[in-house]
Amino acid sequence: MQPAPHSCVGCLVRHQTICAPLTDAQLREVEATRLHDQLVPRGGHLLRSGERGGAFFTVKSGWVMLYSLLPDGGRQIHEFVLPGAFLGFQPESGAVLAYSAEALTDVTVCVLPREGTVRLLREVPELAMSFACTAWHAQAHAFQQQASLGRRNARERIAHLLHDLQQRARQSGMAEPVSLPLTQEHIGDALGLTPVHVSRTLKALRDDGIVSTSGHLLEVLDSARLAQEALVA
Amino acid sequence: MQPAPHSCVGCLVRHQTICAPLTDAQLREVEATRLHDQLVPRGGHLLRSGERGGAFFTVKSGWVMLYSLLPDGGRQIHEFVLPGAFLGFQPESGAVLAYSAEALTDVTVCVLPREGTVRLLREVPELAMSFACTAWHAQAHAFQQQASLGRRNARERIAHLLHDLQQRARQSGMAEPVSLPLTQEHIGDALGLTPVHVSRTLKALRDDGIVSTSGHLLEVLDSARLAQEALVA
DNA sequence: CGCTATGTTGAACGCCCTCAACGTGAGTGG
DNA sequence: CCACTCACGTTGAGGGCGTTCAACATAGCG
Repeated sequence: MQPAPHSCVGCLVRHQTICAPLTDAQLREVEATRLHDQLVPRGGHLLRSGERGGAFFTVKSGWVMLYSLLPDGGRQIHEFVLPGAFLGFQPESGAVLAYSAEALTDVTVCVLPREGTVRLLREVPELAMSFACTAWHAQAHAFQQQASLGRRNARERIAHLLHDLQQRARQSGMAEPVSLPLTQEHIGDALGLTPVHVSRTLKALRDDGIVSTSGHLLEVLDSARLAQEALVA
Repeated sequence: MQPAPHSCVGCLVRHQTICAPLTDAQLREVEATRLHDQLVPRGGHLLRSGERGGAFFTVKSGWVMLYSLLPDGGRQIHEFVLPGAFLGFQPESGAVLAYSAEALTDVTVCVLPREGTVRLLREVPELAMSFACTAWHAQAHAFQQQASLGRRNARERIAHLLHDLQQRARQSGMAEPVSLPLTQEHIGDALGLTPVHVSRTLKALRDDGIVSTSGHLLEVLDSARLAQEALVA
């Protein structure tokens, strides 16, 4: 299903994407390059590990997860991605993708054909810089996640994830309490824990009055305490 | 101490840096922007967490580690950096750095002043793209590390790290056996393990004839086995 | 030669995993 | 409307991987 394209100028997530610093005039160049928006249903894949360069995507609505599978079957979720993110770029031309991207909810993406977009990046320096900044920002976020996996215990990891998700959801203008489309297995696969232990630890955080997670709604009851438990500087 | 600057065209690590795709003519523009090389002694810092935008660096020789400290004193080493890497960029202007960079050996860096380099990135599209590719590559590497921390046991993590370091050292043209300037505490802080357990696990890998680590020299005795133990696809 | 950082080895503890059983809610089809 | 199914979450008991604490080598360096 392909919703009708609409003007980039009126794009709802414009200021959270790589297009943020562009003028309306420059945005029209992007508009000339991009294709129709595309709807990806929950559970569908935007990218598949091992694939070779399809189109790029900008997430316009919905949640996406980036993950990869290890030879022994284990799944590492690298990141939960919110609207505004840019997906699908591979630094080495001709190489295959090292990770997959799956829709956690129904997702709308802006489709940017590879060739044209690369050309556009060369022509519009602001876009190229914005693109680069996004990548460095992603690295910084990955580093934070490393600190969780390497140096925090289960309680701290979960606190950190919830803190991070709430901050980013707020920044992205989502309604609160935030609706998290995550199962405890997702949380476990992101944090290097078993679903069983996620359940126990989450219960402890609930019992301590720090968060409330009824259904898939996350409500932070004590933000300061959550940050403290998360070992956030 | 400031070694004399020399021509970018003759730069020994030119093809491993963001300058790789540039023509000699474009390289001269870089040369006009950059400052003298700088020597950072072992243990010295190139970047400090909490600092605000100094110059950028390209590592020309030596080993660097990127790390950050948690409020409880724990240290997470994010990455061991080899010559060719680009350091010091912050995606959000005005924000402070989230991690530190320390020299593991005496290090030589090419110093690129912030303002001039950002201008150069705008003017030379090839440089901007190369810069962006480096960032995305860094993210991909961080993702791999996440998979280690989240889904591999101690033996697999260490095997993976050694495998990765050997591959990158080889790619970077270093002599073999590779001289690793790492203590077991460094390895532990990168992999989320205690030095004690690193010692035990490394001994097991040695006893199994997979690697040999005498002094700080790493020799891979059974590369296939190492890759298998590392759960490399 | 002594000092300090680093690596090794042993023993006991604990966080998290594994296995297992059961509860719960949404969706489906009768 | 109910019975059924299946995914997801909860709770309990026991075990293992890695930690912690401690003592002792070993090596680099003044």
